[in-house]
Amino acid sequence: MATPRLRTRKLSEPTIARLPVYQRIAEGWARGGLNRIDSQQIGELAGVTATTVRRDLAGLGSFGTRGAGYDVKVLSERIGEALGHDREYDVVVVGIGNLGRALVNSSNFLIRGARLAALYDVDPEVIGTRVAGQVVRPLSDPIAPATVGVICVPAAAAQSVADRLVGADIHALLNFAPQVLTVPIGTAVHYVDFSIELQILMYHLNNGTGPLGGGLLHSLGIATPSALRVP
Amino acid sequence: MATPRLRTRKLSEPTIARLPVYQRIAEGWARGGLNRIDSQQIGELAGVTATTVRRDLAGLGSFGTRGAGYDVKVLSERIGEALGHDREYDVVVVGIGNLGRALVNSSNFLIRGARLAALYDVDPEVIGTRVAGQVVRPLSDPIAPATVGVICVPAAAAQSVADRLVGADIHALLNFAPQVLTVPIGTAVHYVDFSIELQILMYHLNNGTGPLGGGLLHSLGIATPSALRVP
DNA sequence: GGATGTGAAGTAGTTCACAGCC
DNA sequence: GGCTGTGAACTACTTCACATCC
Repeated sequence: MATPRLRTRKLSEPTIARLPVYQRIAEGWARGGLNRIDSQQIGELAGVTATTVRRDLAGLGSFGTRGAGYDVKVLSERIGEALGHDREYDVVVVGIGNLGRALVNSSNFLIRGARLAALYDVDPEVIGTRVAGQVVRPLSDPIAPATVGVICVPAAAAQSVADRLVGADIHALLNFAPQVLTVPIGTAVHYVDFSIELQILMYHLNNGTGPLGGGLLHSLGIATPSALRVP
Repeated sequence: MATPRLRTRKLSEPTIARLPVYQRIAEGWARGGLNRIDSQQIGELAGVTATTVRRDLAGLGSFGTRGAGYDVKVLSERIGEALGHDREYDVVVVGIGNLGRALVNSSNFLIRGARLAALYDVDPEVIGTRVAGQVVRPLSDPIAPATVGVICVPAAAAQSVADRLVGADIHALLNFAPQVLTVPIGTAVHYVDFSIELQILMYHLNNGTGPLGGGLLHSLGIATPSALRVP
């Protein structure tokens, strides 16, 4: 046990993006009192084929039961392990406007090991107020140690905030500002851009790529004929 | 001119997701007073290879200049045409909490032909207030005609809202609730899930897929060595 | 019987490498 | 010289089809 070995073989990018969806489905069934689900059902709910589901899950090891599908509890756990949900990590959020507030108050954002470490803003009206159990600090304060920095400021301020975060030794950024960021090698930046989603939807509507056009990453979930409702 | 022909050949899904990024880069340069950009520069800023950029843009027709790159103005226009930015379309937003408010007030959400048609909520405190120039209506009101419905309600309410929107003949939904939706065939649902972004970031950090791990759709933009700052 | 897990085949997307043009 | 645009090679992902096991 020299190096902390990966517990699964390397997963493909599309697979990684789908696993959280499968996990949510599994949890929904578990909450509904059901305890088994098969790849067909997962596929319909996630908007992908049953084969894709099996291929994805096979990458986490063989824990399905032939003839009976997957135990929702085990399924959920295995996905959690693969994605590293057992590890906790700190998140700082910069920019406590509507979006920042929406994120930190959302029951869906800071989950799976994410822990809110600190909030920052530049607006004196906002600084000092309590949001999501944290007092908002001035951006001029030292940045708290964290693993991930979330940027929810206007585009014009995004780069300087990114510089601050990188300077504070944060090497993973989630940027909600419509602004391409320049960061040193070794720092990962993921962009979330709402308008792009709308644009993709409209492209398909305009070009009649049709009802079945969608299909990648966030676009998971063009409904299939018999999609089942999560109980 | 029988059928309204597509003005470009069919674009691949990854290409469609990258075009808005290129367009933003082009606009940034245009604002900065520059008027030419080459595939290498676009690639560095977007976090993809120069070849990918050229392949993507070649799909829109040949408008680059050999030896000199692309005219940022033309580039921006061509992308706009390909994505159908000349067409206007109506958007209704259901759920005017922090997130809904952040979206409609964002200078980056309702752009490129999107027009806000109406806002809905169920909270009496919110109904009747003005947000983004619109009076928030009760969800019990008839849904205004629109092309796209945006769902920003809690997960538990998302399905019934989707049903309302589909019933109002809206066949493109953008769902921000962490809830898989059941809709009739012919309706496109795109999911935007903030927590998935964090989970993907963490997977790569945990598994040392390393600085260069990222790379699809929203994950565009792992910084490259000499990424240039948009002027 | 019924569903998983997986080689093999197929498809889509990316990258190489260079001819063509400015 | 420099950069685009693209056939050809490659790589990655998905789907088929079926042997395998409960």
